Amino acid sequence: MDVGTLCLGVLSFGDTSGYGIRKAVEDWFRHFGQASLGAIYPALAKLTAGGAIEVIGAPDAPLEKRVFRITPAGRQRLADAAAACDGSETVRSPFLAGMFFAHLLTMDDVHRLVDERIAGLRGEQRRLRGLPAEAMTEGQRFTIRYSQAVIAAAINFLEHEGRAIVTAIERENLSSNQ
Amino acid sequence: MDVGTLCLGVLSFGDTSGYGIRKAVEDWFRHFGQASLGAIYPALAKLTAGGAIEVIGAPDAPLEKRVFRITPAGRQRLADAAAACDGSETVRSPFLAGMFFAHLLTMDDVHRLVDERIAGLRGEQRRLRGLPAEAMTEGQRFTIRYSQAVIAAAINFLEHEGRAIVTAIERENLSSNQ
DNA sequence: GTTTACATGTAAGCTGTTACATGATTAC
DNA sequence: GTAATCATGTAACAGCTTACATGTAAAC
Repeated sequence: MDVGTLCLGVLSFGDTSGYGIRKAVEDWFRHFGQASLGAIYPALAKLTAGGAIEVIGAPDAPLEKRVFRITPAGRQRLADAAAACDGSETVRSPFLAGMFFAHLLTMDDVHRLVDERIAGLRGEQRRLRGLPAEAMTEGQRFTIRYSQAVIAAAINFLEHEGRAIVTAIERENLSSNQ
Repeated sequence: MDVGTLCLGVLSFGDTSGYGIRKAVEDWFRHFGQASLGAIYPALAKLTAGGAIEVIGAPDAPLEKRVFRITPAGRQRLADAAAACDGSETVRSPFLAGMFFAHLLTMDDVHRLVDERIAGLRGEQRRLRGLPAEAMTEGQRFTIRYSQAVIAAAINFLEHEGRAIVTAIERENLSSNQ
């Protein structure tokens, strides 16, 4: 899902600014998508030009807050983009990349990687738990529960079986360095 | 982890061609990284120019198989790249993006998304189970077990709690369309 | 024979990040 | 008063995908 569609997605729940979209993406979509400001502003310009969104209030002063509203055409476009989604998922994991080459790392680095991953997972877990489930559609709740299930499994692995494997990695590294 | 480092990673286990690297990435690294041929060949050229890898056999005929070998400098570079990894992970999920906007979809689309995701997860599960764990380092085994734990949790969620939520989505969509 | 897999490489183009440039408003 | 947050926008650059262009070798 590209940045433009993500913007439409945020705006489908209410009017906001470019900056507000970035925050909303971070708060609501982080478990399945990302968007930086440098991508959001050009995307908003394109969407406005294409009639999918409009500026309400139009300050026309530079550096002033511009609030966007989705148009019916924009809603249609969002629905089309949602229908065009497939069941794929890709993971980009510096964590696993590092662990894959654990035999080239120091033990400290291996422990740091695992600790950082656990911290990241816990943070994400906290964030998801803090979202107001009552105010959501069933679809939104679905994505949160799915992510929670996956995160819980990852934490569980790292805290139980993971520790044992890290010990094994240390043993292996030790013996191969001798 | 960029494509160049992925190439070094493959070559650290043995000499092969650009085409062979793509296959190896697909077979061994798919759970945490991706690389297409259009990215691999330029990366190999840069790595060769930088002295991190060398061509062995050098056919010099165009369109002939060129086998690459990692140099000691390349091994150092791989080790540095591994040590530079952090504990982060990002998910790009057209699946969850679609489900998030389930209220804009037909029931068929929702079922298709879930079915496709389950099929993808099962395929990945099969691939990981088929890898020869005996011939691996502890680090490699770690990444596989971690991914297996996460995948199993995702499948479990989709087959149990997931079904109920899909039914709830259908109920919600039905009532909001009336 | 013909399809599939193997094999290399280039180039256009898309998408996105980071850094830059600028300034207002709010909280402490 | 000063630091953090809010706020917009541009531009350089990175990185990758897809399509193009070409051809060989093995399997069926």
